[in-house]
Amino acid sequence: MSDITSHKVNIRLPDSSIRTYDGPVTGHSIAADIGAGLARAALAAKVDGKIVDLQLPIEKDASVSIVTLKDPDVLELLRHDAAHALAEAAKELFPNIQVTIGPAIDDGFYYDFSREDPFTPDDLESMETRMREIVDRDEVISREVWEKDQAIQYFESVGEYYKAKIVADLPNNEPITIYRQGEFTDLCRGPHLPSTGRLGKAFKLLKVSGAYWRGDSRNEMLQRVYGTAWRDKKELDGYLHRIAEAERRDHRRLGREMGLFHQQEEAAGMVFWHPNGWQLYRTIEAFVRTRLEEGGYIEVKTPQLIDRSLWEASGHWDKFRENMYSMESEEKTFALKPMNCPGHVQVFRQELKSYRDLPLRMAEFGSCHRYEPSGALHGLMRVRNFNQDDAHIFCTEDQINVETEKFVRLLLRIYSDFGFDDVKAKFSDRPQVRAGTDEIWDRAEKALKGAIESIGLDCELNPGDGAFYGPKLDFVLTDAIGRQWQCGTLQVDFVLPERLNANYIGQDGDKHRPVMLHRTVLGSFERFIGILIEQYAGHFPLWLGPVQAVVATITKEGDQYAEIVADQLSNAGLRVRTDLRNEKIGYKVREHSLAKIPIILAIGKKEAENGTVSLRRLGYKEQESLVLADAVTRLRAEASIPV
RNA sequence: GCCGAAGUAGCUCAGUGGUAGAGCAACUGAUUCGUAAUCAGUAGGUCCGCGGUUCGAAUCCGCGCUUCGGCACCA
Repeated sequence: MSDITSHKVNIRLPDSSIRTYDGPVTGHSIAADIGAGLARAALAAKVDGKIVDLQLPIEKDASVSIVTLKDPDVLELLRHDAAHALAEAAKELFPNIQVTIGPAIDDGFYYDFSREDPFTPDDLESMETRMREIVDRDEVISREVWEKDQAIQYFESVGEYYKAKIVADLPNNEPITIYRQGEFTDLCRGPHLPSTGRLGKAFKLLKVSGAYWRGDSRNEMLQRVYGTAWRDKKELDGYLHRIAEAERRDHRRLGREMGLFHQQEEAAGMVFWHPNGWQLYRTIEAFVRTRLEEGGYIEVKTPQLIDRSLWEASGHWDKFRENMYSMESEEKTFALKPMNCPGHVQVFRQELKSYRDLPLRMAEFGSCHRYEPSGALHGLMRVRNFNQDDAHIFCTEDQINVETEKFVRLLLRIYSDFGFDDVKAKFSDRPQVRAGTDEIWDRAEKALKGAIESIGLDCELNPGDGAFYGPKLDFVLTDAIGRQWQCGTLQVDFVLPERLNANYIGQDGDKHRPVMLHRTVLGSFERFIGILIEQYAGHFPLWLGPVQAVVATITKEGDQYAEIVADQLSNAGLRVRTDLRNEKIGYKVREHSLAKIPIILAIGKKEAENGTVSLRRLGYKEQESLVLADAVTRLRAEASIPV
């Protein structure tokens, strides 16, 4: 054992000053040296960027900063400590409970417990109360390093078999760190706060759910308690407000209120589109169709129900049979298509193709069925029957780069038109098990990467996550309240053209295999519409609004003129309704505002006499008086699909 | 699929073994009114489904379905 105490330790502080200590020094001592105030505020030390316990000796030269509540990184520490306080509370309240793991997560923490009886809402409340008591007790949190065998023995002796298992599965050379607070002893990597009092009280337990031990559905189910923790009450309230905001935007609620769609148990996971919702759907489809036409795509339509033999040839029967709907007829087995690609290859194969036909971009708004597990269904976001804005680009390897670039530009433009400007790409390269030679993979990966680079898109790497048939790019957009949605994708496929025998005649007169690029922008119409509803909280931009304007009369004297106004707007291509009911204008305004109609045109005696309209926009109180012809010109421009 | 919770009028919800309720929406009538609720009246129920316990079930028990929150899954 070396004598570390004889070494001088140089500590560089954030202001670049250097303090030299004779031997190891703790973050706590450094803070105390700097000032009593900092020592009181100190929660942890950041040593070369890594957060460690305040009491942990720093044994060699390092850059050190003292972590206080001001440091945003402290949140993870607080949340992890909150998880420990929860575990301590649970152990005190429920003697037979076993603790497992309890990490910090985005916005909070959870802890997985093993216990016979399910937690009740009352249990949640009593655990939270006990956590607050533990904070008041201000128990010192201390760290120890144990031998592996000692730790296993200890946890088995106290009936913590999950913990013992976790320790047993740790690598032999790894030090086993044990944290104690009060009576609670836990295996934990740390770091932690100096004492439970430092956690503060800006936390809240939120919900209980099931979770598989080690995330594997073959294992037993544990009970997971979720909570949130913040630096102060204001941050906590802000978070709770954000949750409420997300709820307010819930597409299932808005979908019902706005008369867009409904779902019912006889068709679980499927959508009944109502007139307003279907109008929205058609607008989106028409818009995407114009973009595809501009992008040089051709559109096709292929069968829903296809004989099993084709699915066997494509490989789907083998891999996804469990998730395909199939039926017997004419003593054959048919399956509803889960994807459009095999159908597209059939269209491609119909006439002998030349290299001059490539790239051939074949699009279909295809209706697909997939059996999704019942627990996965969620409004429009996860359904069993969905429609993709699907296309397959048949091209040569050399064309992958340029086609990728074209596609990404098309995708970014479409997203931007829908109001999504924050887009990230995720690049997944070759998986362990794959088809195709390394040379082909090299070229394909290079082509995809090159395209992303030339566009300058923010790109994250997902190593080894590509499909077995080729590398892929996934596109993630961020919505108005910061949530991320993976929508678009582009996948390079070397396998399907082979399996389904697609080929073209090259310049050399020989047959060659095309590469297929599978690509979608929206992903599924259903899901994308769900995202749009939540993005806009139902307040769609004018071009998307199912009903764009309502012409509402103030008295009967306006009826005739209101019809003229509505006709003119309708002739200009707007989706417009009249409201001639015998109701007060205030009542009509309220009703159409709640229905989220973007434009209300009020028509009274004055407007009828002057040939004007009084225009009111959703979300605004002000009105604007316009000459009818001007209103028509202006609204026509605003209401048409983006060009 | 798994764990937990829920399912009562179109919607939000009350109703713990004894005649199924409220508010809003709907419908009818009156009111002709200037930008987020005019007044009055009427109608509306397989209390998720099936079975059981009971003199009697929305209510208690069992099975199933769907939904919700997670977990697992997502070609």
